[in-house]
Amino acid sequence: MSRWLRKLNAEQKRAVRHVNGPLLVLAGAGSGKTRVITHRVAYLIEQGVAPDNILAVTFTNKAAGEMRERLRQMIGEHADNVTMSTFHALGLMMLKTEAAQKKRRSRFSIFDTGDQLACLREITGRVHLDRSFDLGSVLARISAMKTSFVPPDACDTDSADPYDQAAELLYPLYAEALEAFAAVDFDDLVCKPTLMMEHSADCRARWADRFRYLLVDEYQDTNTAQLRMLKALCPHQNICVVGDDDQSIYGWRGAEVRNILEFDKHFPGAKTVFLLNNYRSTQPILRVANMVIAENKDRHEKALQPVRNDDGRVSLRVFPDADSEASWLGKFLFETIKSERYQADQIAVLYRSNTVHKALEPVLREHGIDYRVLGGTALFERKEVKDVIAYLRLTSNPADEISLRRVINVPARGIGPKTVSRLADYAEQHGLSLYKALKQAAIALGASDRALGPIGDFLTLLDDGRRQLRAGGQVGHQAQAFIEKTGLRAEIERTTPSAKIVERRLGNIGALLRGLVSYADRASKPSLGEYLNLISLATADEDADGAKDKRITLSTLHGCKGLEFPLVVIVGLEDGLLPHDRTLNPQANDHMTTGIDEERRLFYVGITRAMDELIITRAATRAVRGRVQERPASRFLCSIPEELITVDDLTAAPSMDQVRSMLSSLRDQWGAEGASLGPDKERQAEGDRRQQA
DNA sequence: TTCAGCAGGATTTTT
DNA sequence: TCCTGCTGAA
Repeated sequence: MSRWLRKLNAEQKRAVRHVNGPLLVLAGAGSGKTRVITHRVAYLIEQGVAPDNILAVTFTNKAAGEMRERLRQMIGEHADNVTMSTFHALGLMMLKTEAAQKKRRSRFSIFDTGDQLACLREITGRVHLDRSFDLGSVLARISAMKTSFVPPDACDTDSADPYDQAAELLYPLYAEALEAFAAVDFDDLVCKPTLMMEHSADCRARWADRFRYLLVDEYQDTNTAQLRMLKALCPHQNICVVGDDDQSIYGWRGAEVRNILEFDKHFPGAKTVFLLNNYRSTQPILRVANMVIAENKDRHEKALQPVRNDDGRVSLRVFPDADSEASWLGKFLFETIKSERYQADQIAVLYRSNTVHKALEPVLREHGIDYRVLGGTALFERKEVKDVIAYLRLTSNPADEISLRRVINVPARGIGPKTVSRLADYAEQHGLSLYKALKQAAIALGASDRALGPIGDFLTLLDDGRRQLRAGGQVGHQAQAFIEKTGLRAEIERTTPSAKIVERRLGNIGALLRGLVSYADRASKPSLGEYLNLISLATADEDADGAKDKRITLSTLHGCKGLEFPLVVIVGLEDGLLPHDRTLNPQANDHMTTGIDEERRLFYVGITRAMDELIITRAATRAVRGRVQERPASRFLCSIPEELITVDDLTAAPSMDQVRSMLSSLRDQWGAEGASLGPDKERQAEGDRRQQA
C-alpha cells in the first residue's frame, strides 16, 4: 500500500486514491480536509504524475501557503513544482503568460473595491446620475453581470428597479474606463483568462496540457465565473473539488452554493465521497451543530460523526444587557486564563458583526487580557498606504486615472477639483488620458493659469520617480526616496491630530516599503509593477509581528472559518444580530438576498470551531446605534434541544439551577411533598422562560 | 482652495 | 454612538 494511504480512514483513502475523472469530496468541519488534499497531491506524484502538471486552487494566499508548507514536509522540494494559487493569482499569471506569448505589454493596475468605487463615483459625476445611489449596491450588480459573462454592450434588463437600471447604464462606462486606465478588477482576473481559453482552442489546449490534475479547496465558495474557468481549464475532467455546502457563507458576495450541490451536473459521472468523521469536537458540541444545521432544506443531507468520545460542555448564558455580557466575559476569560484551564491562545470569542468587538475591547483591556483581532482593515486598504500605492502605481502605469486623481492634490498643492475637471474635459475632447492632458496643461487651461506651476512640479515629481525606478538597482530604496519626495510624510505629520496616530500611519507606510525591499531581495527579476500586483492580491495582514504568542482571538464568524479552538465563546445570539437584521429585513437596494439559511450556516461554522467547550451568550437588551432595544433570543437557539445545553439565565427570573437549589433547601426544611412543584410544573416553568427568551 | 462643522448612515469582506 | 462625506464660509 502507498505510504500516503496508511494513516487515512476508509473514506479519506477513497478520496486520495481516485485519480482520473471528476470527484466531489464533501468534507464536513474538522474531517481532515487539508490532510486529504495534501495526501492526494503526494499520491498523484507517487503514481507518476509530474508535480508541475498539478494545480491546486484556494481562496486565500494563506491557505495556499499552508498547503504548500504541509506538502513540503511530506515530499520535500517536489512541492515547489506544484502550482498552488488563488483563483485570482492564477488568472493574473495566465494573463501575463498570454500577453508575453503575444509579445504584448502586460503592465496594468489591479483595482480593489475602493478603486472600483472611486471609478464609479467619477463616472456618476460625469453622467449626472443621482448622487444618492449607493454605489456599493450598483457595483454588486455590475459584478454579478461580469461574473455571468454579460458583455457590457448587451445588458438590457426590463427591470423596473432603479438600481438595476443604474447598473445597466454604468456597466459599459465602467468597462470602458477600466480599459482606458489599463486596469483590471478582481472579476476580470477570473473572466478574462476564461474568455481567452473559450475563444482559442490553442490557448485552451496549452493550459489543459499544463495542468492535467486540478484540485479546488473551499469549493462551496466558488462563483459562476470561477466554475466556468475551471470547466475551461479541464477538458480532461480530472478535477477534484473539496468543500462543505454547510459552510457556504459568502453567498452575499456571489458565491454559488449550487456549484457544490449540483457538481455532477457540471462534471457528469462525478464520484462523491463524504468525509463525516469529525476529529475535532466533543460529542455534545457536534450534536448541537448537527441539530442546528439540520434545519436547512437545500443541502447534502449529512451529519458529523464524533470520533472523540469524551464529554464537553455546551452552555448558554443570558444577560440582562450587553454591558453585563461584556463584563462577565472579561471576568470569565481572566479567571479561565489565570486558572490555566485554557491557555489564552486556545480561546476564541466569535461574533456576527464588528460592532460587537468594539464593545468587548475596553473590558478585555481592563482585565489585562491580550487579544488579536482577525479581519479588520488590511494594511493595503489603509488610506495612507493607498496614497503611497497610488504614487507607485503611477510610475508604472500613468494611465491609471484613479490613482492619478487620488494623489493629484495630496498633499494639497493647488490643483483643485475645478482644475482637474477642466483637464478631464480637455482629455475627453482630444481622446487623451488625463495624464497626457496634464502634460498639455498650458493649452488645456491657458498659458496664464495659476495651476500650471503646481502641475509642472507634480509631473516632474512623477517623471523623475519613474526614471529612477525604471533604472533598475534597488527598487525598494528608490521607492522609499521617491515617496519621501512626494511630501506625504510631512502631510501626515501636519494633518494628523495625535502623535500616536502619526506614528501608526507612518509605520504602515514603512511596512509597505519594507515589504517591497524584502520582495526585491527574494525575487529573481524584481519589478515594482509585479510587487504592486502581488499586494493587490494579498490577504489581509497576516500577523505582521509573526510570533505565535499567547493571546485570545477575537473574530467575526466569517473570519474564523478554517480555525479551531479548545474553548469558543459565541456572543450576541439574538434575532437582529444572528440572524442579522439586514437579512431579516433586506433593504430595498440590496442586490443579494442570501436568506436565513446562510445565517444559520454562519452559526454552524462558529459552533464547529469549538473542540472541547462551547459557550453561547446573549443579552436581553442591547444598545444599537446608541438606542437601547429589547433583544429577542436568536431563533437558532430553538433548534437546540434543552437536554443538550445548560442554560444560565441571569435576567429577572432565577435560573432553573437556582430554583432547584431553593426547592431542595425548602424540602430539607419542611419535608419533601409540601414544597415540590412537581415535574409538570417544573417543565412548565422552563418553557415559560424559553418563551420569554 | 481649504478647512471646519454638520447631516446621514451604519453586515459580513477570502481577492 | 461614531465615522464618513458634503456644504459653506474664509
